[in-house]
Order: sequence, then structure tokens, then C-alpha cells
Amino acid sequence: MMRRGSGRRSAGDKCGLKPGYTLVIAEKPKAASRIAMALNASRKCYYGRTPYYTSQSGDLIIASAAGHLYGLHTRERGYPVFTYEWIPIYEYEKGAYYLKPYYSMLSKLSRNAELYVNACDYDIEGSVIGYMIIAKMGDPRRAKRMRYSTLTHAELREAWRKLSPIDKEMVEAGIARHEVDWLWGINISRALMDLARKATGRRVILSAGRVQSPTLVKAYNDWMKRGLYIPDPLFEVIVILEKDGVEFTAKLIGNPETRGEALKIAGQVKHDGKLRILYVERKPYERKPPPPFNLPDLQAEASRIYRYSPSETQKLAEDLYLAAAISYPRTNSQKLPSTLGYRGLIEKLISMSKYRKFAANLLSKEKLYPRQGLKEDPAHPAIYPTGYMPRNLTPRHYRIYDLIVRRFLATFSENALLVKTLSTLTDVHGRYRFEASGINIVKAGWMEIYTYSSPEEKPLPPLAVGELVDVKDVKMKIAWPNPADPPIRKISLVKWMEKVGIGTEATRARIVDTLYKRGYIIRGKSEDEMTSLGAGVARLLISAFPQLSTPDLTRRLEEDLESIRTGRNSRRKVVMEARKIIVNLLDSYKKLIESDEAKKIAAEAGLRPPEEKCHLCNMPAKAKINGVALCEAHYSAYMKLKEKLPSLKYRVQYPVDRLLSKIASVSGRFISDVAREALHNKRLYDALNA
DNA sequence: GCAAGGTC
Ligand SMILES: [Zn+2]
Repeated sequence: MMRRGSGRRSAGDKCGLKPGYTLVIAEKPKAASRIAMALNASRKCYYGRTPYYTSQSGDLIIASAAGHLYGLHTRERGYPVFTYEWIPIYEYEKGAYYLKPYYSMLSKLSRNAELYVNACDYDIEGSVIGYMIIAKMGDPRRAKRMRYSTLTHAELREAWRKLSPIDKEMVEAGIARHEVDWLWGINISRALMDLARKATGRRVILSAGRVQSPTLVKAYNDWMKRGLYIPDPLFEVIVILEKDGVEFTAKLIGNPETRGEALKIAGQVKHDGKLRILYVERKPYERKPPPPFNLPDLQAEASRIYRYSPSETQKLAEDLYLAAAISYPRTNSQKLPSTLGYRGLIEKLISMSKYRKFAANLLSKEKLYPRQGLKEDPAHPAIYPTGYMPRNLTPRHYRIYDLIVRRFLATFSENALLVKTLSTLTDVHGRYRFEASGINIVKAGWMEIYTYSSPEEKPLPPLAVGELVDVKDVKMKIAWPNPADPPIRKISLVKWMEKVGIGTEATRARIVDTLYKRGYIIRGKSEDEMTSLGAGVARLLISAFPQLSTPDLTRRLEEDLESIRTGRNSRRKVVMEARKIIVNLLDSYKKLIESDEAKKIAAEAGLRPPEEKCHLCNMPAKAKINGVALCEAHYSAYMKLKEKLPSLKYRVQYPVDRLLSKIASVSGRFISDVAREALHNKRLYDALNA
């Protein structure tokens, strides 16, 4: 889509290396280039096509990795498995060939270095990335750590002057994180696949892990609750009024118990032909600009506005970053530090005609200060446009770019000014109360730039207390409220992970995609759906591996890592502890799946057909209603519907068939299945209405 | 082949 802004490559650059230099290892190529500039290492050399930098004297070399070059791997099959080693990732992971050149370059540059500096991001993973390279290719006894949190010249030079000893405890904590995740993930995934194979004779890829499994269980729980939802109808009386040629609506306050009662009120108001104003209040209010984007907020907005999935948005943003159009996107920060030079960044946007007006407007202000959010990131600021606009953006890339620029400009803009009008009305007999509300935008402020979250204007004519207003029409509408639990959607899952603190900016969207790739969740017509496999795996995890079913495991791991980092605990102990728990779990699990229960468990997990299946789905039958076999979920749905039906009949006052088909269309899926079935299954119909 | 974590 876009060309990389990396400049010309002259393959034959002669960069003779004199032994005894200092090798600075950055986490990624962009960081290496910034560090090189700050440290005056301006000679750009190439190892094949991969760049590195040296000082004029040749005693300083800056080169980069591309994230983790080493990972944990085993050649052993079967489970439980507790032996693993650090191996170059490109050797065992499909699609990781791009790591090879970085690996080879660092391998060569490491040979004749005197001192190694780990200049990867100053966080737990950065410590592991740099350490593993130095440990495998160089010598950790001759290593230092460079600590910085922004890639500005001043901070990088300061960090260079104040090199620290290697952060051994942080490295140990990081390695422990890798080991514990590997032990849980590989072992429990293999355990699931083992059951599947025993039950079906076929090999399927299944997986479980510290982050993906709680997310699956969360989706499962929401889906179950939603499936059993029956709305309580609201009988709304809506009065259409007119004054001075302006039409507006007022709604009855309170909920009539029955449809008949609501119709009676509607009829009366229509007959009266007037409502009286009891109360009017104008409430001016301000809306502050939103904070600048971090990745979760960008993913949420792109999903809301363009229906892009979180991983699609992330990919588009990463492309824009590699093309130098935006800053680093895998950030959690909602803050723009003033060291970025606000004015300079906005000035660069002037050259783009689409943003010229807004940018010029901001530059005319004496003070520029962005709205800052609360979320922080140890290594990166919020996402902002660099001012360099690559040509030939695809429409999808452009949409994300436009969103980022507008959001960035909006954060510097003025508050929006709005007025909300609230009015209470009554019928002429004073029996009922109605409310009308309106919204007027007085000054759009930032909403003029970031146009995606303006409230809709709803004008209300000037109203005076005591006056009578003409009724044009009255309607009665039955509202069936949506369930409180949200439908399954990728963006909701990513947001939930962020809220409970599992996964990272770089991994959440990818891990959610994994749940779909495994066939646990599928994309549906109106909303995504749990498959019987996904529901089964979730139930199995809850019963056999409860540690993996909630975010608590992450909380405990974080505490353990912190204790390693502060020297209160050792990696060995933390890993042994995890190993012990896993050994015990797998011991019971193996007994279970080798027992007579195995077939039943496999059927419950959606891995093989049950002895007797539910009349409405493929799950095992749990109960019979008038001879109709139902699974646990459909049985619960039946019981709930049977309990609710009398009151719905009384309140809605529809013939039973019409009521059932209405319920089928507004309720959760298990309730719908039962209601729809009852319409043509006499045995179920009779049982339900008995 | 399985995790979760980096990044091209
Ligand atoms: Zn069923």
C-alpha cells in the first residue's frame, strides 16, 4: 500500500568493524534510528538489507532487534511437558522469517563487541528481548541497561550518560512470565486436544491460556445470560405536539401496567386535544474534548464508526506507523507530553488542505494545551500524526489516518457548548405527567473537527409555564428493552480484557481473533455466536481448569513477578509453583478422560454427539418436558418462559400465538428457540400453557 | 500444534 520511508539502500556500504566497540541493541528499527541520531552515530550501514548505525570513530554501533528474537520451545510431544528452551523464533514459528536478518546481523555484530547495552523499551519484555540477545550472542557480564521512556534527543542523551547495570531482577521476572505462560498454555491446550482426539478419533487444534481462556469464559457467560433473557415490555404513550409550527414529542412518565391502560390514556389525551406546560428548565452544559487516542480507544472508535474489527484497525495503524505517518500505535497512553512540540506538529498539518482551516485556527491561539486522559504507558505517548502524509493511502488506511488527525486536533480545541431543555407537561385533568426534552448546540467547538460524537440536535419551541399546547397525534408503542448483557463482539471482548487488565495493546485483538480461529465463536448475522465447541470448552475449563477461567491468574502472576523484580522471590520458586498446580490438575484430568465418564465429558464439551440430544440443539438432553428432550440451557429457558408467560399474557393482552411469536423475536436465543418451537409443537405448547 | 509477548 505504501512505500517505506527508509531511504535508499546502498548494499555495498563499507563499514569495516574494528573490534572493541560498544553495541547498543534497540527493540525495533525506528528506535535504533532515533538513538543513533541522538548519540551522533550518523553512519548508516547495512547488513544485507538491514540497517545499523555507527559513529565516525567506529567505537559505537547501534543495531536493532524486531521484538523477541528468542522464544520458548520444546521438541517433546505429549503432556504434561516441562522441558523447554530458548530458541530463535524464526527456526520454529511459521511466518517469522522476517526475524532472520535481524538475528544474523546481531549475531555478527555481537562477536567483536567489548560492551553490550540493552536499549530496548524500558519494560519487562524489553528487558527480556535485549537480555536474551546478549546472553545468547554476547556476554551478559559485559552488559549495561539504558533507561528512557521517550525517544527524544535530550532524554536519550541523558540515558546514555547514566547507563545502569543490567536489570537482572526485571529480566528474571520477564523470563518467569514466559515460562509460566508457556506451561499453562502448552499443557492445557494439549490436554484439550487429547480429549478431542480420544472422543472423535480426529485431530483438531484447540487451545487454552492465561489470557484467551478467561475471555472465552466471559463470552460464554454473557451469551448464556443473554440467551435466557425475556424483556419486560414498556407501554409508551407518545404525544406529538405542535407550537409555532414546530413539532415535538412528549412521553408519558411512568409505566402503565397493561397495554389496555396505556391505550386508554392515549385515547383520553387525544380526545382532550391539549397538554399543559407545568415546568420548563434550560440547562446549559459543556462537553470537553476527548483525550488523544491510545490503541484501545482507536479500536473502539473504528469499530463504532466503520465497523472495523480491532485487529483490522491495528493492522492499518501499524502500516501508517511504518510509513511514518503516525507515532507508535501500540500504546495505552492518553497523554501527549509537551516535549513533542505541539505547535510544530500542528503546523505540519497545515499543508493538508482538509485540515488547514482547523490547524490554522488552533495556531492562532496563544496557548496550546491538549486534553489529557488518565491512561498511561511506560514507553510511549498517545497516538499522534507526524505531519508526514504518505501518498496513495488506501481508503481504509485513510479513514484511520483521518480519525487520528481529527482526534489529535480536537484535543487542542475548545469545549462544545450545548443547551438541554427539559419540560414537564400534564393532561388537562391533571392525572398524568409527560416529559419533553430538546438539545441545542450553541457552539460546536471540538465537535466541528471530530464530528463523530455530536449529539443530534433536537429543537424545542419556546415554552411557557401554564400554557396549553396543541396535540396533533397520540401513539401507543410497546418497547421491548434489550438485555443488559452485551452481544458477543470482538470490540466488546477487547474492551473487557482491557478493563480487567489481561493481555496488552499488542496482543488483545490477536487473542480475540484466536478464539474465532479455533471455532469457539463464529460471526453471526446480527451478532456473533458461541459455538457448541466454544460453550463446551468453556464449561470444561470452568470445571477442570478453574484457574484459567478468570483473570485472577493474571493478578497472581503479576504479584509474583513483582516479588521477583524486588528480590523478595525467585523465578525458580514461581515457576515450580505453577508447575505443581498444573501437575495436579493434569493428574485428575487424565484419570477423568480415561474413565467411563470420558464420552459424557466429550459430549458436554461439544466434541462428540451425545447419547440423546436436545430437541432444539446438539447438546446432551438433560430433562424431558411432555416427552420433548431438552438440554440444560433449553430446559432453563422453558422454565423461565413458563414462569413469565402468565404475567406477559395479562400485560400485553395478545392472543397466545401472537405473544409467543413476539417473544421469540425479542428474547434471547434459548427463549426464542423454545417459544418458536412451541408455536408448532403441541406437546411443548400444552406444557408451557398448562 | 498448543501461550503470550514483542514487531516486520
Ligand atoms: Zn438445547
